Amino acid sequence: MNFIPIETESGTGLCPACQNCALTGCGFHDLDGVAAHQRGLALDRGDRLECRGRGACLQFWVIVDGTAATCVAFEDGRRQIVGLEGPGDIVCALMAGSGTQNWLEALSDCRICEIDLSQSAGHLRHDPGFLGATFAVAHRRLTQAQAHISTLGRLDSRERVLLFLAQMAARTSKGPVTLHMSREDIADYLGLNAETVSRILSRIKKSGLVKFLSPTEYVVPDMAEIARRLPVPIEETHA
Amino acid sequence: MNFIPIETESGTGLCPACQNCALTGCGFHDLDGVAAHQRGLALDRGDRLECRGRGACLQFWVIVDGTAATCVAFEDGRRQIVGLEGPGDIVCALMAGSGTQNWLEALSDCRICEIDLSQSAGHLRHDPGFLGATFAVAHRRLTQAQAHISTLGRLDSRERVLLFLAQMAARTSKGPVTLHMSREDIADYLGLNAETVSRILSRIKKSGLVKFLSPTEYVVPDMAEIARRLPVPIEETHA
DNA sequence: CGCGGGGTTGAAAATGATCAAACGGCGTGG
DNA sequence: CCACGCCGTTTGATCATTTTCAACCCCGCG
Repeated sequence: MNFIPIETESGTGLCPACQNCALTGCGFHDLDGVAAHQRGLALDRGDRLECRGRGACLQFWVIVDGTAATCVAFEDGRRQIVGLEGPGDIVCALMAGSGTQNWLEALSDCRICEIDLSQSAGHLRHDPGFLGATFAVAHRRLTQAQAHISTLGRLDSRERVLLFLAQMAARTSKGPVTLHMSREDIADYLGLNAETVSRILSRIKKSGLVKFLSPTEYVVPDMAEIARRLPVPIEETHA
Repeated sequence: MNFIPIETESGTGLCPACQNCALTGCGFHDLDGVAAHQRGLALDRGDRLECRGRGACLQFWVIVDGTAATCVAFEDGRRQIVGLEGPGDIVCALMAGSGTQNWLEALSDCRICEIDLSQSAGHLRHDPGFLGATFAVAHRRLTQAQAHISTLGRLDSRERVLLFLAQMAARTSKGPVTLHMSREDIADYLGLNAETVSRILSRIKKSGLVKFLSPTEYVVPDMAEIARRLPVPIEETHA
Protein backbone atom coordinates (compact mmCIF):
# COMPACT_ATOMS: atom_id res chain seq x y z
CA MET A 1 0.00 0.00 0.00
CA ASN A 2 1.25 3.47 -0.83
CA PHE A 3 0.23 6.97 -0.07
CA ILE A 4 -0.59 9.07 -3.06
CA PRO A 5 -0.67 12.84 -3.17
CA ILE A 6 -3.95 14.66 -3.12
CA GLU A 7 -3.89 17.89 -5.03
CA THR A 8 -6.30 20.39 -3.70
CA GLU A 9 -7.92 22.07 -6.61
CA SER A 10 -7.68 25.81 -6.25
CA GLY A 11 -11.29 26.84 -6.64
CA THR A 12 -13.23 24.12 -4.99
CA GLY A 13 -10.97 22.82 -2.26
CA LEU A 14 -11.91 19.30 -3.24
CA CYS A 15 -9.41 16.56 -3.83
CA PRO A 16 -9.93 14.34 -6.86
CA ALA A 17 -11.56 11.79 -4.66
CA CYS A 18 -13.93 14.33 -3.26
CA GLN A 19 -14.92 15.67 -6.56
CA ASN A 20 -16.01 12.14 -6.98
CA CYS A 21 -17.87 11.93 -3.71
CA ALA A 22 -19.31 15.35 -4.34
CA LEU A 23 -21.07 13.67 -7.22
CA THR A 24 -22.57 11.00 -5.08
CA GLY A 25 -23.20 13.45 -2.29
CA CYS A 26 -21.16 12.17 0.61
CA GLY A 27 -22.09 15.37 2.37
CA PHE A 28 -18.90 15.78 4.33
CA HIS A 29 -17.92 18.92 2.50
CA ASP A 30 -20.98 20.93 3.32
CA LEU A 31 -19.90 20.93 6.93
CA ASP A 32 -18.82 24.14 8.60
CA GLY A 33 -15.51 24.47 10.35
CA VAL A 34 -14.53 20.86 10.01
CA ALA A 35 -10.87 20.08 10.27
CA ALA A 36 -10.78 17.26 7.78
CA HIS A 37 -7.51 15.51 7.28
CA GLN A 38 -7.42 13.80 3.95
CA ARG A 39 -4.95 11.56 2.30
CA GLY A 40 -4.98 9.37 -0.73
CA LEU A 41 -4.23 5.68 -0.47
CA ALA A 42 -3.19 3.38 -3.26
CA LEU A 43 -3.96 -0.23 -2.45
CA ASP A 44 -2.75 -3.21 -4.36
CA ARG A 45 -5.03 -6.12 -4.80
CA GLY A 46 -5.22 -8.02 -1.52
CA ASP A 47 -4.23 -5.08 0.68
CA ARG A 48 -6.34 -4.55 3.73
CA LEU A 49 -7.40 -1.60 5.81
CA GLU A 50 -8.07 -2.75 9.32
CA CYS A 51 -10.84 -1.22 11.34
CA ARG A 52 -8.94 0.01 14.33
CA GLY A 53 -10.31 1.56 17.47
CA ARG A 54 -13.88 0.83 18.42
CA GLY A 55 -15.71 3.74 19.90
CA ALA A 56 -15.34 7.09 18.29
CA CYS A 57 -14.27 6.19 14.81
CA LEU A 58 -14.58 9.24 12.68
CA GLN A 59 -12.53 7.95 9.85
CA PHE A 60 -14.06 7.42 6.44
CA TRP A 61 -12.80 5.79 3.32
CA VAL A 62 -14.19 6.85 -0.03
CA ILE A 63 -13.52 4.50 -2.92
CA VAL A 64 -12.22 6.46 -5.89
CA ASP A 65 -11.17 3.65 -8.19
CA GLY A 66 -11.41 -0.12 -8.31
CA THR A 67 -13.40 -2.54 -6.23
CA ALA A 68 -13.05 -3.19 -2.53
CA ALA A 69 -14.94 -5.39 -0.12
CA THR A 70 -16.06 -5.30 3.47
CA CYS A 71 -14.97 -8.70 4.77
CA VAL A 72 -15.62 -10.85 7.78
CA ALA A 73 -13.53 -13.86 8.72
CA PHE A 74 -14.24 -16.68 11.12
CA GLU A 75 -11.74 -18.34 13.40
CA ASP A 76 -11.41 -21.25 11.04
CA GLY A 77 -10.60 -19.08 8.05
CA ARG A 78 -13.92 -18.97 6.25
CA ARG A 79 -14.41 -15.59 4.67
CA GLN A 80 -17.61 -13.79 3.82
CA ILE A 81 -17.78 -10.60 1.84
CA VAL A 82 -20.45 -8.54 3.50
CA GLY A 83 -20.50 -5.68 1.05
CA LEU A 84 -18.95 -4.71 -2.24
CA GLU A 85 -17.61 -1.18 -2.52
CA GLY A 86 -17.17 0.59 -5.81
CA PRO A 87 -16.25 4.13 -6.84
CA GLY A 88 -18.16 6.65 -4.77
CA ASP A 89 -19.01 4.26 -1.97
CA ILE A 90 -18.26 5.38 1.56
CA VAL A 91 -17.02 3.06 4.27
CA CYS A 92 -16.51 3.76 7.92
CA ALA A 93 -14.89 1.37 10.31
CA LEU A 94 -17.83 2.00 12.58
CA MET A 95 -20.03 0.46 9.94
CA ALA A 96 -18.48 -2.94 10.36
CA GLY A 97 -19.49 -5.62 12.79
CA SER A 98 -17.85 -5.94 16.14
CA GLY A 99 -17.24 -9.51 17.17
CA THR A 100 -15.19 -11.27 14.58
CA GLN A 101 -12.35 -9.96 12.57
CA ASN A 102 -13.28 -7.60 9.82
CA TRP A 103 -11.59 -5.29 7.38
CA LEU A 104 -11.81 -3.52 4.06
CA GLU A 105 -9.98 -5.40 1.34
CA ALA A 106 -8.96 -4.31 -2.12
CA LEU A 107 -10.28 -6.87 -4.61
CA SER A 108 -8.46 -5.04 -7.36
CA ASP A 109 -5.93 -2.24 -7.23
CA CYS A 110 -7.75 0.64 -5.64
CA ARG A 111 -7.43 4.32 -4.99
CA ILE A 112 -9.07 5.44 -1.82
CA CYS A 113 -9.54 8.80 -0.15
CA GLU A 114 -9.28 8.68 3.60
CA ILE A 115 -11.11 11.40 5.51
CA ASP A 116 -10.17 11.72 9.14
CA LEU A 117 -12.58 13.81 11.16
CA SER A 118 -11.42 12.75 14.58
CA GLN A 119 -9.96 16.23 15.18
CA SER A 120 -13.49 17.57 15.14
CA ALA A 121 -15.08 14.87 17.24
CA GLY A 122 -16.51 17.21 19.84
CA HIS A 123 -17.89 19.58 17.29
CA LEU A 124 -19.36 16.94 15.01
CA ARG A 125 -21.26 15.17 17.72
CA HIS A 126 -23.65 18.10 17.59
CA ASP A 127 -23.48 19.00 13.94
CA PRO A 128 -26.79 18.20 12.23
CA GLY A 129 -25.20 18.19 8.79
CA PHE A 130 -22.63 15.65 9.78
CA LEU A 131 -25.08 13.49 11.66
CA GLY A 132 -27.45 13.55 8.73
CA ALA A 133 -24.69 12.54 6.34
CA THR A 134 -23.51 9.65 8.48
CA PHE A 135 -27.06 8.50 8.97
CA ALA A 136 -27.51 8.51 5.22
CA VAL A 137 -24.40 6.37 4.82
CA ALA A 138 -25.50 3.91 7.46
CA HIS A 139 -29.01 3.74 6.13
CA ARG A 140 -27.90 3.10 2.62
CA ARG A 141 -25.63 0.33 3.79
CA LEU A 142 -28.41 -1.14 5.88
CA THR A 143 -30.75 -1.27 2.93
CA GLN A 144 -28.17 -3.06 0.86
CA ALA A 145 -27.32 -5.43 3.68
CA GLN A 146 -30.94 -6.44 4.10
CA ALA A 147 -31.32 -7.06 0.39
CA HIS A 148 -28.22 -9.22 0.56
CA ILE A 149 -29.63 -11.20 3.45
CA SER A 150 -32.65 -12.15 1.41
CA THR A 151 -30.40 -13.04 -1.51
CA LEU A 152 -28.28 -15.37 0.60
CA GLY A 153 -31.23 -16.80 2.45
CA ARG A 154 -33.65 -17.48 -0.35
CA LEU A 155 -32.05 -17.47 -3.80
CA ASP A 156 -30.37 -20.54 -5.21
CA SER A 157 -26.93 -20.38 -6.74
CA ARG A 158 -28.10 -19.69 -10.28
CA GLU A 159 -30.29 -16.82 -9.13
CA ARG A 160 -27.54 -15.36 -6.99
CA VAL A 161 -25.02 -15.30 -9.80
CA LEU A 162 -27.52 -13.92 -12.27
CA LEU A 163 -28.55 -11.18 -9.88
CA PHE A 164 -24.92 -10.38 -9.23
CA LEU A 165 -24.15 -10.03 -12.94
CA ALA A 166 -27.19 -7.85 -13.44
CA GLN A 167 -26.32 -5.60 -10.52
CA MET A 168 -22.77 -5.12 -11.68
CA ALA A 169 -24.13 -4.29 -15.09
CA ALA A 170 -26.54 -1.79 -13.60
CA ARG A 171 -23.61 -0.01 -11.99
CA THR A 172 -21.80 0.31 -15.28
CA SER A 173 -23.03 3.24 -17.29
CA LYS A 174 -22.39 1.75 -20.72
CA GLY A 175 -20.25 -0.61 -22.70
CA PRO A 176 -19.12 -4.03 -21.52
CA VAL A 177 -19.02 -4.72 -17.79
CA THR A 178 -15.65 -5.44 -16.23
CA LEU A 179 -15.43 -7.57 -13.12
CA HIS A 180 -12.61 -6.33 -10.96
CA MET A 181 -12.63 -9.43 -8.83
CA SER A 182 -11.83 -13.12 -8.95
CA ARG A 183 -14.23 -16.06 -8.98
CA GLU A 184 -13.37 -16.70 -5.38
CA ASP A 185 -14.26 -13.14 -4.45
CA ILE A 186 -17.60 -13.53 -6.18
CA ALA A 187 -18.10 -16.79 -4.33
CA ASP A 188 -17.30 -15.21 -0.99
CA TYR A 189 -19.77 -12.48 -1.74
CA LEU A 190 -22.55 -14.85 -2.79
CA GLY A 191 -21.99 -17.50 -0.14
CA LEU A 192 -20.90 -20.11 -2.69
CA ASN A 193 -17.57 -21.57 -3.63
CA ALA A 194 -15.39 -20.65 -6.55
CA GLU A 195 -15.99 -23.80 -8.57
CA THR A 196 -19.73 -23.44 -8.28
CA VAL A 197 -19.53 -19.85 -9.47
CA SER A 198 -17.44 -20.87 -12.44
CA ARG A 199 -19.81 -23.66 -13.35
CA ILE A 200 -22.83 -21.44 -13.19
CA LEU A 201 -21.17 -18.73 -15.21
CA SER A 202 -20.58 -21.34 -17.88
CA ARG A 203 -24.23 -22.31 -17.83
CA ILE A 204 -25.33 -18.70 -18.07
CA LYS A 205 -22.90 -18.16 -20.90
CA LYS A 206 -24.36 -21.12 -22.78
CA SER A 207 -27.87 -19.88 -22.20
CA GLY A 208 -27.01 -16.65 -23.99
CA LEU A 209 -28.31 -14.42 -21.21
CA VAL A 210 -24.84 -12.94 -20.91
CA LYS A 211 -22.04 -12.79 -23.48
CA PHE A 212 -18.49 -13.05 -22.18
CA LEU A 213 -15.71 -11.28 -24.03
CA SER A 214 -13.16 -12.61 -21.54
CA PRO A 215 -13.35 -14.17 -18.09
CA THR A 216 -13.70 -10.70 -16.63
CA GLU A 217 -15.68 -8.86 -19.27
CA TYR A 218 -19.22 -9.37 -20.42
CA VAL A 219 -22.19 -7.79 -22.10
CA VAL A 220 -25.85 -8.13 -21.20
CA PRO A 221 -27.83 -8.25 -24.42
CA ASP A 222 -31.24 -8.04 -22.76
CA MET A 223 -31.50 -6.92 -19.17
CA ALA A 224 -35.26 -7.33 -19.14
CA GLU A 225 -34.87 -11.00 -19.95
CA ILE A 226 -32.65 -11.44 -16.89
CA ALA A 227 -35.08 -9.49 -14.75
CA ARG A 228 -37.81 -11.87 -15.88
CA ARG A 229 -35.86 -14.80 -14.48
CA LEU A 230 -35.37 -13.24 -11.07
CA PRO A 231 -37.98 -13.00 -8.32
CA VAL A 232 -36.49 -9.73 -7.11
CA PRO A 233 -35.95 -6.36 -8.72
CA ILE A 234 -32.43 -5.56 -9.82
CA GLU A 235 -31.51 -2.67 -7.60
CA GLU A 236 -29.60 0.05 -9.30
CA THR A 237 -27.17 2.07 -7.33
CA HIS A 238 -30.08 3.61 -5.46
CA ALA A 239 -29.01 7.15 -4.72
CA MET B 1 -54.88 -5.93 15.55
CA ASN B 2 -56.16 -3.66 18.26
CA PHE B 3 -55.17 -0.40 19.76
CA ILE B 4 -54.32 -0.45 23.41
CA PRO B 5 -54.29 2.52 25.74
CA ILE B 6 -51.04 4.08 26.84
CA GLU B 7 -51.16 5.61 30.26
CA THR B 8 -48.76 8.44 30.67
CA GLU B 9 -47.15 8.12 34.02
CA SER B 10 -47.46 11.35 35.94
CA GLY B 11 -43.90 12.01 36.89
CA THR B 12 -41.93 10.82 33.97
CA GLY B 13 -44.13 11.28 30.98
CA LEU B 14 -43.13 7.84 29.78
CA CYS B 15 -45.57 5.24 28.56
CA PRO B 16 -45.01 1.64 29.67
CA ALA B 17 -43.33 0.97 26.38
CA CYS B 18 -41.04 3.88 26.83
CA GLN B 19 -40.05 2.98 30.30
CA ASN B 20 -38.86 -0.04 28.49
CA CYS B 21 -37.07 1.80 25.76
CA ALA B 22 -35.64 4.17 28.34
CA LEU B 23 -33.81 1.12 29.58
CA THR B 24 -32.34 0.37 26.23
CA GLY B 25 -31.81 4.03 25.50
CA CYS B 26 -33.89 4.72 22.46
CA GLY B 27 -33.08 8.36 22.98
CA PHE B 28 -36.32 9.76 21.68
CA HIS B 29 -37.34 11.12 25.02
CA ASP B 30 -34.38 13.35 25.55
CA LEU B 31 -35.53 15.48 22.69
CA ASP B 32 -36.69 19.03 23.26
CA GLY B 33 -40.00 20.30 22.02
CA VAL B 34 -40.91 17.17 20.16
CA ALA B 35 -44.54 16.59 19.42
CA ALA B 36 -44.55 12.84 19.75
CA HIS B 37 -47.76 11.02 19.08
CA GLN B 38 -47.77 7.66 20.73
CA ARG B 39 -50.17 4.81 20.66
CA GLY B 40 -50.05 1.25 21.77
CA LEU B 41 -50.72 -1.55 19.34
CA ALA B 42 -51.69 -5.10 20.18
CA LEU B 43 -50.84 -7.47 17.38
CA ASP B 44 -51.98 -11.05 17.08
CA ARG B 45 -49.62 -13.60 15.71
CA GLY B 46 -49.41 -13.13 11.95
CA ASP B 47 -50.50 -9.48 11.96
CA ARG B 48 -48.43 -7.16 9.87
CA LEU B 49 -47.46 -3.53 9.99
CA GLU B 50 -46.75 -2.34 6.50
CA CYS B 51 -44.04 0.16 5.85
CA ARG B 52 -45.93 2.86 4.10
CA GLY B 53 -44.63 6.00 2.48
CA ARG B 54 -41.08 6.08 1.32
CA GLY B 55 -39.33 9.35 1.92
CA ALA B 56 -39.76 11.04 5.24
CA CYS B 57 -40.82 8.24 7.50
CA LEU B 58 -40.59 9.43 11.04
CA GLN B 59 -42.57 6.64 12.53
CA PHE B 60 -40.98 4.22 14.95
CA TRP B 61 -42.18 1.01 16.46
CA VAL B 62 -40.79 -0.13 19.77
CA ILE B 63 -41.41 -3.75 20.66
CA VAL B 64 -42.72 -4.01 24.19
CA ASP B 65 -43.68 -7.66 24.34
CA GLY B 66 -43.36 -10.76 22.19
CA THR B 67 -41.34 -11.40 19.09
CA ALA B 68 -41.72 -9.69 15.73
CA ALA B 69 -39.79 -9.95 12.50
CA THR B 70 -38.73 -7.69 9.69
CA CYS B 71 -39.72 -9.64 6.61
CA VAL B 72 -39.05 -9.53 2.91
CA ALA B 73 -41.08 -11.42 0.33
CA PHE B 74 -40.33 -12.18 -3.28
CA GLU B 75 -42.79 -12.21 -6.12
CA ASP B 76 -43.06 -15.96 -5.99
CA GLY B 77 -43.89 -16.04 -2.31
CA ARG B 78 -40.57 -16.98 -0.77
CA ARG B 79 -40.12 -15.22 2.54
CA GLN B 80 -36.96 -14.20 4.31
CA ILE B 81 -36.84 -12.85 7.82
CA VAL B 82 -34.23 -10.14 7.76
CA GLY B 83 -34.24 -9.33 11.43
CA LEU B 84 -35.79 -10.59 14.64
CA GLU B 85 -37.20 -7.98 16.97
CA GLY B 86 -37.65 -8.55 20.66
CA PRO B 87 -38.63 -6.35 23.61
CA GLY B 88 -36.78 -3.05 23.46
CA ASP B 89 -35.92 -3.26 19.79
CA ILE B 90 -36.71 -0.26 17.65
CA VAL B 91 -37.93 -0.50 14.09
CA CYS B 92 -38.50 2.24 11.59
CA ALA B 93 -40.06 1.74 8.20
CA LEU B 94 -37.14 3.68 6.82
CA MET B 95 -34.87 0.93 8.01
CA ALA B 96 -36.37 -1.56 5.65
CA GLY B 97 -35.32 -2.23 2.10
CA SER B 98 -37.00 -0.53 -0.79
CA GLY B 99 -37.51 -2.78 -3.79
CA THR B 100 -39.50 -5.76 -2.78
CA GLN B 101 -42.37 -6.01 -0.42
CA ASN B 102 -41.47 -5.75 3.22
CA TRP B 103 -43.20 -5.43 6.54
CA LEU B 104 -43.00 -6.00 10.27
CA GLU B 105 -44.77 -9.20 11.28
CA ALA B 106 -45.78 -10.44 14.69
CA LEU B 107 -44.39 -13.94 15.16
CA SER B 108 -46.22 -14.18 18.44
CA ASP B 109 -48.80 -11.93 20.01
CA CYS B 110 -47.07 -8.61 20.49
CA ARG B 111 -47.47 -5.29 22.17
CA ILE B 112 -45.88 -2.45 20.32
CA CYS B 113 -45.50 1.25 21.01
CA GLU B 114 -45.79 3.39 17.94
CA ILE B 115 -44.03 6.75 18.07
CA ASP B 116 -45.01 9.17 15.34
CA LEU B 117 -42.68 12.11 15.00
CA SER B 118 -43.85 13.29 11.61
CA GLN B 119 -45.38 16.39 13.19
CA SER B 120 -41.90 17.53 14.07
CA ALA B 121 -40.23 16.67 10.80
CA GLY B 122 -38.87 20.12 10.13
CA HIS B 123 -37.55 20.53 13.61
CA LEU B 124 -35.99 17.07 13.84
CA ARG B 125 -34.08 17.35 10.64
CA HIS B 126 -31.77 19.68 12.54
CA ASP B 127 -31.93 18.18 15.98
CA PRO B 128 -28.59 16.61 16.91
CA GLY B 129 -30.16 14.48 19.63
CA PHE B 130 -32.67 12.97 17.29
CA LEU B 131 -30.19 12.47 14.51
CA GLY B 132 -27.79 10.79 16.88
CA ALA B 133 -30.51 8.49 18.18
CA THR B 134 -31.63 7.43 14.71
CA PHE B 135 -28.05 6.92 13.66
CA ALA B 136 -27.57 4.66 16.66
CA VAL B 137 -30.62 2.64 15.69
CA ALA B 138 -29.49 2.30 12.10
CA HIS B 139 -25.97 1.45 13.11
CA ARG B 140 -27.04 -1.21 15.52
CA ARG B 141 -29.24 -2.79 12.90
CA LEU B 142 -26.45 -2.62 10.36
CA THR B 143 -24.09 -4.45 12.68
CA GLN B 144 -26.63 -7.19 13.22
CA ALA B 145 -27.44 -7.39 9.53
CA GLN B 146 -23.80 -7.86 8.63
CA ALA B 147 -23.38 -10.58 11.20
CA HIS B 148 -26.43 -12.28 9.75
CA ILE B 149 -25.00 -12.09 6.25
CA SER B 150 -21.95 -14.00 7.32
CA THR B 151 -24.16 -16.53 9.10
CA LEU B 152 -26.23 -17.16 5.99
CA GLY B 153 -23.26 -17.12 3.68
CA ARG B 154 -20.82 -19.30 5.55
CA LEU B 155 -22.38 -21.39 8.30
CA ASP B 156 -23.99 -24.74 7.60
CA SER B 157 -27.41 -25.62 8.89
CA ARG B 158 -26.20 -27.15 12.13
CA GLU B 159 -24.10 -24.11 12.96
CA ARG B 160 -26.91 -21.73 12.10
CA VAL B 161 -29.41 -23.44 14.35
CA LEU B 162 -26.93 -23.75 17.18
CA LEU B 163 -26.00 -20.09 16.92
CA PHE B 164 -29.66 -19.18 16.86
CA LEU B 165 -30.40 -21.14 20.00
CA ALA B 166 -27.41 -19.62 21.75
CA GLN B 167 -28.37 -16.10 20.76
CA MET B 168 -31.92 -16.51 21.94
CA ALA B 169 -30.56 -17.87 25.19
CA ALA B 170 -28.22 -14.90 25.52
CA ARG B 171 -31.22 -12.58 25.28
CA THR B 172 -33.01 -14.37 28.08
CA SER B 173 -31.84 -13.19 31.46
CA LYS B 174 -32.40 -16.46 33.30
CA GLY B 175 -34.47 -19.60 33.44
CA PRO B 176 -35.52 -21.64 30.42
CA VAL B 177 -35.63 -19.97 27.03
CA THR B 178 -38.98 -19.70 25.31
CA LEU B 179 -39.18 -19.52 21.54
CA HIS B 180 -42.06 -17.32 20.55
CA MET B 181 -41.97 -18.51 16.96
CA SER B 182 -42.68 -21.55 14.83
CA ARG B 183 -40.21 -23.86 13.12
CA GLU B 184 -41.06 -22.20 9.84
CA ASP B 185 -40.28 -18.78 11.26
CA ILE B 186 -36.91 -20.04 12.43
CA ALA B 187 -36.32 -21.50 9.00
CA ASP B 188 -37.19 -18.25 7.28
CA TYR B 189 -34.78 -16.46 9.55
CA LEU B 190 -31.93 -18.92 8.98
CA GLY B 191 -32.43 -19.43 5.27
CA LEU B 192 -33.45 -23.07 5.72
CA ASN B 193 -36.71 -24.90 5.54
CA ALA B 194 -38.90 -26.00 8.39
CA GLU B 195 -38.17 -29.72 8.12
CA THR B 196 -34.44 -29.13 8.16
CA VAL B 197 -34.76 -27.01 11.27
CA SER B 198 -36.80 -29.68 12.98
CA ARG B 199 -34.33 -32.39 12.05
CA ILE B 200 -31.38 -30.43 13.31
CA LEU B 201 -33.11 -29.55 16.53
CA SER B 202 -33.60 -33.25 17.09
CA ARG B 203 -29.92 -33.90 16.50
CA ILE B 204 -28.93 -31.13 18.87
CA LYS B 205 -31.35 -32.46 21.43
CA LYS B 206 -29.78 -35.93 21.15
CA SER B 207 -26.32 -34.47 21.48
CA GLY B 208 -27.27 -33.00 24.84
CA LEU B 209 -26.05 -29.52 23.99
CA VAL B 210 -29.55 -28.24 24.62
CA LYS B 211 -32.33 -29.75 26.72
CA PHE B 212 -35.88 -29.28 25.48
CA LEU B 213 -38.69 -29.05 27.99
CA SER B 214 -41.23 -28.69 25.20
CA PRO B 215 -41.04 -27.86 21.50
CA THR B 216 -40.78 -24.19 22.43
CA GLU B 217 -38.85 -24.26 25.69
CA TYR B 218 -35.27 -25.26 26.31
CA VAL B 219 -32.32 -24.92 28.64
CA VAL B 220 -28.67 -24.55 27.76
CA PRO B 221 -26.66 -26.55 30.29
CA ASP B 222 -23.28 -25.28 29.12
CA MET B 223 -23.07 -22.22 26.93
CA ALA B 224 -19.30 -22.43 26.69
CA GLU B 225 -19.60 -25.86 25.14
CA ILE B 226 -21.83 -24.43 22.41
CA ALA B 227 -19.47 -21.53 21.88
CA ARG B 228 -16.66 -24.02 21.38
CA ARG B 229 -18.55 -25.57 18.49
CA LEU B 230 -19.11 -22.31 16.70
CA PRO B 231 -16.53 -20.41 14.66
CA VAL B 232 -18.11 -17.10 15.63
CA PRO B 233 -18.70 -15.39 18.96
CA ILE B 234 -22.24 -15.49 20.29
CA GLU B 235 -23.25 -11.87 20.23
CA GLU B 236 -25.20 -10.73 23.19
CA THR B 237 -27.68 -7.98 22.74
CA HIS B 238 -24.78 -5.58 22.26
CA ALA B 239 -25.90 -2.34 23.79
C1' DC C 1 -64.86 -37.56 18.28
C1' DG C 2 -63.14 -35.53 14.29
C1' DC C 3 -60.49 -31.75 12.46
C1' DG C 4 -56.59 -28.77 11.73
C1' DG C 5 -52.25 -26.79 12.61
C1' DG C 6 -47.83 -27.46 14.01
C1' DG C 7 -44.11 -30.75 14.59
C1' DT C 8 -41.33 -34.92 13.56
C1' DT C 9 -39.44 -38.46 10.71
C1' DG C 10 -38.31 -41.18 6.48
C1' DA C 11 -37.02 -41.92 1.54
C1' DA C 12 -35.83 -39.98 -2.70
C1' DA C 13 -34.24 -36.16 -5.43
C1' DA C 14 -31.75 -32.00 -6.18
C1' DT C 15 -28.36 -28.92 -5.08
C1' DG C 16 -23.88 -27.47 -3.92
C1' DA C 17 -19.18 -28.73 -2.04
C1' DT C 18 -14.97 -31.21 -2.38
C1' DC C 19 -11.26 -33.41 -4.62
C1' DA C 20 -8.66 -33.82 -8.64
C1' DA C 21 -6.98 -32.90 -13.18
C1' DA C 22 -6.04 -29.98 -16.95
C1' DC C 23 -5.96 -25.49 -19.28
C1' DG C 24 -4.46 -20.72 -20.32
C1' DG C 25 -2.26 -16.38 -19.72
C1' DC C 26 1.55 -14.04 -17.98
C1' DG C 27 5.79 -12.80 -15.86
C1' DT C 28 10.47 -14.33 -14.70
C1' DG C 29 14.76 -16.18 -15.41
C1' DG C 30 17.72 -18.89 -18.18
C1' DC D 1 13.35 -15.78 -27.24
C1' DC D 2 11.78 -19.65 -24.97
C1' DA D 3 10.80 -22.69 -21.03
C1' DC D 4 9.06 -22.87 -16.73
C1' DG D 5 6.06 -22.14 -13.10
C1' DC D 6 2.40 -19.75 -10.93
C1' DC D 7 -2.19 -18.32 -10.48
C1' DG D 8 -6.72 -18.26 -11.63
C1' DT D 9 -10.15 -20.68 -14.21
C1' DT D 10 -12.68 -24.51 -16.07
C1' DT D 11 -14.48 -29.07 -16.00
C1' DG D 12 -15.37 -33.82 -14.36
C1' DA D 13 -16.44 -37.34 -10.81
C1' DT D 14 -17.86 -38.09 -6.45
C1' DC D 15 -19.57 -36.97 -1.97
C1' DA D 16 -22.29 -34.39 1.54
C1' DT D 17 -25.92 -31.55 2.61
C1' DT D 18 -30.33 -29.79 2.11
C1' DT D 19 -34.86 -29.87 -0.01
C1' DT D 20 -38.96 -32.04 -1.40
C1' DC D 21 -42.71 -35.00 -0.85
C1' DA D 22 -45.20 -37.81 2.06
C1' DA D 23 -46.76 -40.00 6.14
C1' DC D 24 -47.64 -39.83 10.80
C1' DC D 25 -48.01 -37.93 15.55
C1' DC D 26 -49.51 -34.83 19.13
C1' DC D 27 -52.54 -31.64 21.06
C1' DG D 28 -56.04 -28.18 21.48
C1' DC D 29 -60.62 -27.08 20.04
C1' DG D 30 -65.18 -27.17 18.16
